[in-house]
Amino acid sequence: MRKPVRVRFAPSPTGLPHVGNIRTALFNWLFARHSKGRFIVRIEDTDVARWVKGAIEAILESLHWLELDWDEGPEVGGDYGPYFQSQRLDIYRAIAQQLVKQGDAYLCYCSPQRLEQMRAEQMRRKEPPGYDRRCRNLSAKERVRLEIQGIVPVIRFKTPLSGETRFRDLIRGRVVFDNRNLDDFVLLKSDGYPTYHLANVVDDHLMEISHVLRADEWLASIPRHVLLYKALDYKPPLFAHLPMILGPDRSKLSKRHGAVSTLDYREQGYLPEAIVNFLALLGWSLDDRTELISREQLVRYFSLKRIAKTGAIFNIDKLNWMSGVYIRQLDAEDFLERVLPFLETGLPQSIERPLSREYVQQIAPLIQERITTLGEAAEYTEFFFVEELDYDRALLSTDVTDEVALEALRAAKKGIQDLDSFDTSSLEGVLRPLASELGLKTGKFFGLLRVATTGRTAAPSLFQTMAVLGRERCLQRIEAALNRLGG
RNA sequence: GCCCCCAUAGUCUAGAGGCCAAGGACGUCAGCCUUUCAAGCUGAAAACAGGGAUUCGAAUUCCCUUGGGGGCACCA
Repeated sequence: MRKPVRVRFAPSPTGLPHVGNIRTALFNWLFARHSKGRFIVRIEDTDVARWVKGAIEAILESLHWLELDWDEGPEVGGDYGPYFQSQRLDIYRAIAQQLVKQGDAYLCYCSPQRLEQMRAEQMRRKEPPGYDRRCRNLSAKERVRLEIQGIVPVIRFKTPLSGETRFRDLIRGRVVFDNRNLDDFVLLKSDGYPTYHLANVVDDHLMEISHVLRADEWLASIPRHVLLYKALDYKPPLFAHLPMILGPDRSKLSKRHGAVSTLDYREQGYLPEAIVNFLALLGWSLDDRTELISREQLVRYFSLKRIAKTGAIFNIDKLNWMSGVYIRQLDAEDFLERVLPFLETGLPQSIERPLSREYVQQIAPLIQERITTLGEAAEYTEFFFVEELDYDRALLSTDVTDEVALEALRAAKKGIQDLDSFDTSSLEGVLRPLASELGLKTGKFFGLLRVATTGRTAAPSLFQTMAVLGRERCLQRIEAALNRLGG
């Protein structure tokens, strides 16, 4: 009987989670759910110096937003905790000591300055940088001398001086490394915290992780991990190194690529289901044509076998398209619920709060098929809320002369004043014939009215817009337009 | 500099020797629809990095070159 699938997402709180991090989380989650296994979140907070305030919250919040629920980890606990590495220091220290005792690791007293100098020298000589193993064979006497000086040592792994380390990646296949290219890396830092290599290997073992799905950038560290598993006599999990998500310049995603923090996308009004769909297709595919795929389908069909090997650029244009598709798919009520908060925060402060839900309900259908993100809603609908329209007078006479515009607006005013009911079809019933009476093309006439009532040349369908605005507002605005034209 | 990974259109991808004179999607362009903007519908342009080798036959296998990426910290 195969061991149950247990996978983990192991972020370090050294920054806000970007889409690359979250894509890794998504693949782990999908694999866990597909395999009816467990999805674990473990916080790798072993770098005290680079710790970023709020990062853990942002990471967990991103997962919540995308509904990537975890079975063990922060907030939920579990039988393999604690799930914060900073709370497991005793374990790492004991294991590091054990490695020293069994001869697989040693104490190193070299100062950071010496190491830096050494590396600089190596670079200058065009040699591969790496620890020169000065402390690897320290005599007892020398060690005592250094201890007395009060130097706190680090613990380094004794990497084999020869031979090769090979392993099999689920995505890459066989990979072989020559041990001579490896140096004696640090396991335990002088501040008593473990390095990633130690903590990661120890925890994956202790937490009985079955598959490690992590970004490609870790592939180069694989031989160290394999060597560590061997030294500790642990059975290594299976590894799958995922292709990376790259910035537009094809380099590793970083702050300099702008809004890549996952929560930024929430703020901009992308739907989580669109983000999940989009991210899933960055490095994974179902077949030769599926673009739109639900979370349920993803869970059902996700497979390690269909993960690509090539790094992928995050294509915002395609995300935008997909976002629009998802927004249009929402039913009216759902759309209203989702767009409301964005209007509350996005519309000018001068507008009374809270917004009238009933009014927004009328507006919502007019923009649902036009916006790409919920964040665009405010700008699209602002003219529905403001008292005074602010627009360039010239817009009223781009297609017609001032005289014609005045005549047409007066006629329109008169026409809608006497309307029995102010709805879409009655508006069309009176305004369309009016256009021909005035001898104006509908495009010109309606365009003029559009500017007068909305202050812009591009807006939702005119009659629907006017119906929602209501008779009073429309008359006021037409009046205002007449004034602008000096009528 | 050394090590590792990767290589189909601008971008995301399908393709596991003949089904490929390479399929889908975004984007782009054109047309249709239309009161504007979107949406929708039609259509078009656009790719197997290069060179060898294996084979009756290669986008698919192997080698080299080139290109891109990642790694080489008391960071993860």
